[in-house]
Amino acid sequence: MTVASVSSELAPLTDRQREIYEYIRKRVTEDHRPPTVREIGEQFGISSTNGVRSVLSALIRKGYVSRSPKVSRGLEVAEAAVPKAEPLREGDGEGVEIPIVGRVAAGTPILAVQNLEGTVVVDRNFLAARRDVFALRVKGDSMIEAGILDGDLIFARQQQTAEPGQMIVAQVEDEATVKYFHPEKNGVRLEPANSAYKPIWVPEDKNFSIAGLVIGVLRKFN
Amino acid sequence: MTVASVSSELAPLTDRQREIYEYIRKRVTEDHRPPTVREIGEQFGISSTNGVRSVLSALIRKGYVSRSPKVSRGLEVAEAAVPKAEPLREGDGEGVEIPIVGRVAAGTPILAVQNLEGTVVVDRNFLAARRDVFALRVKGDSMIEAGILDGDLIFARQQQTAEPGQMIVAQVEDEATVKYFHPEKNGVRLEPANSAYKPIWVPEDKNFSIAGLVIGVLRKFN
DNA sequence: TTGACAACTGCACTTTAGAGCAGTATATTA
DNA sequence: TAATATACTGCTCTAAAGTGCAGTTGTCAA
Repeated sequence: MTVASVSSELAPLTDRQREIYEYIRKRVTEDHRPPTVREIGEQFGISSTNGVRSVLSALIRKGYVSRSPKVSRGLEVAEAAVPKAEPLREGDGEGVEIPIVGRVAAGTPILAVQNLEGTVVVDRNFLAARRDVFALRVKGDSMIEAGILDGDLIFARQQQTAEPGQMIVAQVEDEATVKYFHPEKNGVRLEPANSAYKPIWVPEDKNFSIAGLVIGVLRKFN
Repeated sequence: MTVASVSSELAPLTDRQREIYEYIRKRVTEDHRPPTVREIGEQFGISSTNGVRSVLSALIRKGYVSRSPKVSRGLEVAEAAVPKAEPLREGDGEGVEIPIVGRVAAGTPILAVQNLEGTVVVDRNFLAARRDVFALRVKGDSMIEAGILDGDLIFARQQQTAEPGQMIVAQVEDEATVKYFHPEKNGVRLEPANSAYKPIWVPEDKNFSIAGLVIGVLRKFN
């Protein structure tokens, strides 16, 4: 079984498909302008537009990107296409690059998995786990008593199980939240760290999974 | 320099310029793809590309947008004109090594070599300032209501002055503390973010200095 | 009333970029 | 062994989109 990811299941990509997909996403998020077919070819040393197009059609077929015909720079990164937590390129020894996978509702669950926001570099020694770590932006104040504020970036290590009382990234239906984990007889209780909020009860028949264990927080003051 | 002063430096726009500018921004933030000249014309009922271009050149001249020549969808919304259009980019994969300050001796500058505990790597884009940033481990819970817990690592940018109300790293005699800064007539009031604690009063004759402005927090869960 | 500026029309031209067709090499799978 | 998918080269064609030049209309201020 593949590593459970925060995203819905998408067909796996080949190496080539993945690097081209990553490049498209980088261009979209950084330049706010998708690349042309020829720009992609130039980037990867593909001289023919059709070389690029064969990869693109694979990406489209697998649902990672979509495309508007006859529109320049018509590529779009699909909303559902959230990367598997594999892309942990390690930096030059000091830093580890971690993907930011979307927004989490801490509070009333909002749609969590959107598109990838980017990546952050953190110290590889600071977060003990080097692999399977992802970052999420927290929305809402339901974990405020644990010192997690609205807008914070939390780090989580991917895992499918957790000990009672641990702070986890939980996925309920299509939404993700950060809460304390309390397994019970007929379901799971997700406890916020805010006395103004009530725990969320998730009965067994609901679609629930643990996305990861929260291992860190990063905040930026403005 | 405040955000307000930065944005007021831009020349005022005419009604037409503003609505076209807003449209471009909307397209960039929502579609992740800038419009073409003809698309703008279509949107506003301008049949000639030159009609659009005259407005665009005004926007470029006034610094609201920029443009790459001969590039399709080459419009870019200028950074200065977008206070928080889309905080997509958290980092570009490059890390910056930041010193962690340990014990502080009286009179010694906080960044003196003998005070350094180690270093931590963070994303260079996460912390806007790339230089003059240091990290400090927090002891105690006096800032708990600001979401800063015991053991957290805070990032600060070195500076000797601060605005009233800002969160600073203050050096009082031989100790460094994190507090809200409130200058007063005969000294300085250092305000904690914990209602159980009283503010610290530092009279003028005491050895006080501002070590830096707090710009971020990093926490590791055990 | 001249002149500058903004906001256009209309057409021609050039470059950029998407699409189509034919064909190749390699690896994997049925 | 044949069939299929991936990842291309190389070329042509066409549509999309940027640029250039000439001219018009209305407003506002000197």
